[in-house]
Amino acid sequence: MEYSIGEFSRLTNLGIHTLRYYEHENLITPKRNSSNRRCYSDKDLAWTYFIKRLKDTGMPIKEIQRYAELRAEGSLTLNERMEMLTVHRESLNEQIKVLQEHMAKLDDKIDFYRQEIERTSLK
Amino acid sequence: MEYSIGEFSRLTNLGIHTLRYYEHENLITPKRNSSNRRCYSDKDLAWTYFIKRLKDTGMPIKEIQRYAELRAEGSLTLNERMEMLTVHRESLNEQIKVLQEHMAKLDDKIDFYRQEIERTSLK
DNA sequence: TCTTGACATAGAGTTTACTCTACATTGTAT
DNA sequence: ATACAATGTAGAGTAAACTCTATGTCAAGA
Repeated sequence: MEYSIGEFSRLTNLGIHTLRYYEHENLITPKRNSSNRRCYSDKDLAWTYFIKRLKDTGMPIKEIQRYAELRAEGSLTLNERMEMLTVHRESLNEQIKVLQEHMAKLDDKIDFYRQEIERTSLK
Repeated sequence: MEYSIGEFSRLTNLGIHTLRYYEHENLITPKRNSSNRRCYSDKDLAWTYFIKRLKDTGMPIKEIQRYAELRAEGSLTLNERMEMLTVHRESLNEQIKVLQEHMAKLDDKIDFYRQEIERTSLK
């Protein structure tokens, strides 16, 4: 299947402006039809979902750009891409750990509030 | 103990400019000495650590501002503050869940790469 | 044919959270 | 007494990631 930018925007939940911006940054590079309109493919769709995953896990655009470059160069860059993902996996692991620690402290604080409210009978 | 802005900056790992900015935004409001220099207290220190925790878990400055307002109003706002923290706790829980899902998908992708590299003997 | 709506580009504007600059004061070591 | 380092204020500048505006093109329906 092929999609216009409008359809693709709905499918991916990315604004039209954002899609053009991503193209400008060489992240998503759809084909063009005879009248120069963007034609997004299913491959673009899968790739866009992956980009969203990288973004949602805190990878900056610059780094995704680098990954996109490697991807465009083909299978000779498989090693390097895997290396990037492995490093990113580590940062993600760390993020989760830190958030879990914060969660524990937050729970302590909430407990403290609960006791304080109890104690001062503001319940 | 009381600290100058320089000392406090070292203690908290927040730049001097950032501390002044936080004060401007009514997040941290140290006393002043006779010559108008900021005097941070240990209470400010504990409060700053907590602000950092809220920030690191994705709470925007605006919301921390609101929390700070309530805090300044005293114990009558304990309920409302606890409510804010409880809501934030939920978002944090959700964040962790989403990141864990991303992690699983990332692991799949890395596995795929590993196989692909193996298969094409680019190892 | 005319108009409308989706699309095109280039470039300006926005938001968040700092970060820095310019310039004036003040406390401290020599 | 003087230099110099830390601090003060006000306001400008920065970076990232969008988001919007102005203006123009083009295919399809009334």
